Amino acid sequence: MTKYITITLPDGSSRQMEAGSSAADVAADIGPGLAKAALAARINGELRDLTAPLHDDVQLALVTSRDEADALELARHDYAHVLAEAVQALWPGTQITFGPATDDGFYYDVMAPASREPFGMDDLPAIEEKMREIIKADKPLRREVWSRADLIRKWSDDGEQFKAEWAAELPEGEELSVYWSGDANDPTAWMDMCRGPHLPSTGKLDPQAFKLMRTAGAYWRGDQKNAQLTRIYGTGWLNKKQLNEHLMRLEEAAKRDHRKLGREMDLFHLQEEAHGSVFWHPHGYRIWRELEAYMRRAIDAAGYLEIKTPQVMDARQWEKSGHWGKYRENMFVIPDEVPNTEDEGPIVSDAAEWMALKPMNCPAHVQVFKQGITSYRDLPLRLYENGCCHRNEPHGALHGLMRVRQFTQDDAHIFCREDQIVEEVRKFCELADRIYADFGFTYSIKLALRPDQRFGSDEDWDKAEAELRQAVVDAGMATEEFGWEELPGEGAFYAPKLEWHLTDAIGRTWQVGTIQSDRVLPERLDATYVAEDGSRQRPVMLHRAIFGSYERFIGILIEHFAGKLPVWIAPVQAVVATIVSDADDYAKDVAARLEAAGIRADTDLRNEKINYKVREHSVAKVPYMLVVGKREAEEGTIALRTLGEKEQKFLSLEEAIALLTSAATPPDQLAD
RNA sequence: GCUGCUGUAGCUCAGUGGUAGAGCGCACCCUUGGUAAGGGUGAGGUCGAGAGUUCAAUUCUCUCUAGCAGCACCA
Repeated sequence: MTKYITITLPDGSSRQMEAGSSAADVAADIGPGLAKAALAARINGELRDLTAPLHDDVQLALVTSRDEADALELARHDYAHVLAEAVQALWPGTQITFGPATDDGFYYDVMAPASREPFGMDDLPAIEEKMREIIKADKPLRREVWSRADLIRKWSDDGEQFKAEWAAELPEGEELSVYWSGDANDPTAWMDMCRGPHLPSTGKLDPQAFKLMRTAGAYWRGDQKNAQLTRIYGTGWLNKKQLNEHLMRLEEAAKRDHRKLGREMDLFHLQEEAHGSVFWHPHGYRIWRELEAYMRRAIDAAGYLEIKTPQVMDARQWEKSGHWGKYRENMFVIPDEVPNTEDEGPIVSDAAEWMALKPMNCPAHVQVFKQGITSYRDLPLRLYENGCCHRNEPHGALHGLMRVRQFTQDDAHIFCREDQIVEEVRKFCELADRIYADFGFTYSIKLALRPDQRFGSDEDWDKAEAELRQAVVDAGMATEEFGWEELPGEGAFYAPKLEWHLTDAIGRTWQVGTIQSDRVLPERLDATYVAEDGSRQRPVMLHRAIFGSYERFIGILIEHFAGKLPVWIAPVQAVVATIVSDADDYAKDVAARLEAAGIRADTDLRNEKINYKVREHSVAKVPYMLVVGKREAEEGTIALRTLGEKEQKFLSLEEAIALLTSAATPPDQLAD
């Protein structure tokens, strides 16, 4: 007896189908166009193969290339499989492991056969060609369910030790599926173990919409102790247009690279002898000073007190704070001993006591808090420091200004009572909001919850997480508009944290700001205050930063603005350029007047044509050029050229000064 | 730290088993030109460091070091 099931479609209509029919059958039943366009199906909301048999009444939505997110996910996953198939076709004996979709493409981790070197860039064109072949062959992708024993035997027989290991460890009760690429009678049929879902056939991929990008090392199961595989990265899209757009975006990001712009704009340099630490040049440090001045105005207004604490402290202090035990390997340690340079042998004796460059400011801030006796009336006490820290980062982690070994945090610790936490965190949310807005950033707020390894009791964590959450709710920011999201397992070992993720001009995100409530450190370092009833109580410490580090924040600003920094932070705000040498004296006068008005102005009196000067300062991204020739010198005027504009304005010197002064005013100092 | 790639003039990069080249920049000269590169001349290099092979190494091999990409890490 034939059983019928009811298929309900997204538009609310429904149709009866024989039990065991697939989504492909439904598509065919609706029309041949849809049958051709269908890539997969959402069955009761779950993404499934088009060919999966349906046995019960279901809600069904057919997925086509118009459902871009689903289609991309499917396509990228399939590109990864095709990549693995291509590599094994070209180099039999290659072992395959995993190949997921990523944000903009896919990768597959493979192990080259012992007979050849790991795969490299040079191999990519051949692999791409093979992949196109497989796509053009339009091989059907067929799902089969295997028993664990069969699967392990198959992988072992094929010499696929990673796959065999993985098959043995997949959770009990999970249906183990494989996908074949190619018909049963196809001699090139290729199999991979995969949960799916997949496209109906390789031909649904666009052979012109992917590109292999690079190879890199990756550990089996992400663990340094395991074998290192070769990860082959590709970017994959639904069509060639999307691919080209993506490649354009990458080019745009490369143009904005702060390391490149930093050199071109003469902002800073890095060199071998101090790798990971920045040499700031005059123009780069002008940006820094502007940010520092801005931040001082902000924290002064917000009731913080600025302090400065030692660069080096005794190792025992770091033992007490817990850093020595947990982060010792990333600290710069120095002997507390006068070196012996007279004798042969080691300069440092075995008996040397150790000190360490500070990797964080918090223990030192607690020392300031602990001086004298603090009353509950003094709380909240907000101690701020432009705190220069050193962390011995792994060499491979260093990256321009973004990841360095010496950096300066806009660091503050708010010491407060339990009942002040929510209020203080809320105020911080508002302060951060103002500051990011002043730099033109939008952002999202995340709450990073307790990690597996942590200090403190579960009750403390419950409380701490709830407080941070409440503060964001109070600030009205726990909403979609602020990208509010909770991230399990991402917190610091001593506290949950709120994180601010900036979105830059080309859509990348950067985590910068943070606030964390900490009950562990005050305990460890025995910080107390005198409560209303005369008892000694523990304050709570809120660790917080808005820029994160000056180095990294400047890097982000450079990339966000593509070097065209807002006038108020531009290192050189105006260049007075002469057309003829007769105007030199006038140009110097103009520059002096600008400087007197607080504008950072240079002169360009060189024996070059104005075209040359315009080009050079445009490339250097100077916001304003004041061009002066004979005419301007006689009339007391200037010709103003604004970066990014073709038109010039002819202004009196007074008008120009007023215009530039206004344009160069920091956003926090603008009259409302 | 791991894997791969790279290190040649201030910058961007060619190149070679017989100790080096371009463009830009820089210096000087000519040119005083009205809004994105005027012309000429010249200076400038221990070819990342060390070792090995070789009659001879910037070139080939090894070690180290730094950078780049990714991984791992990121208090």
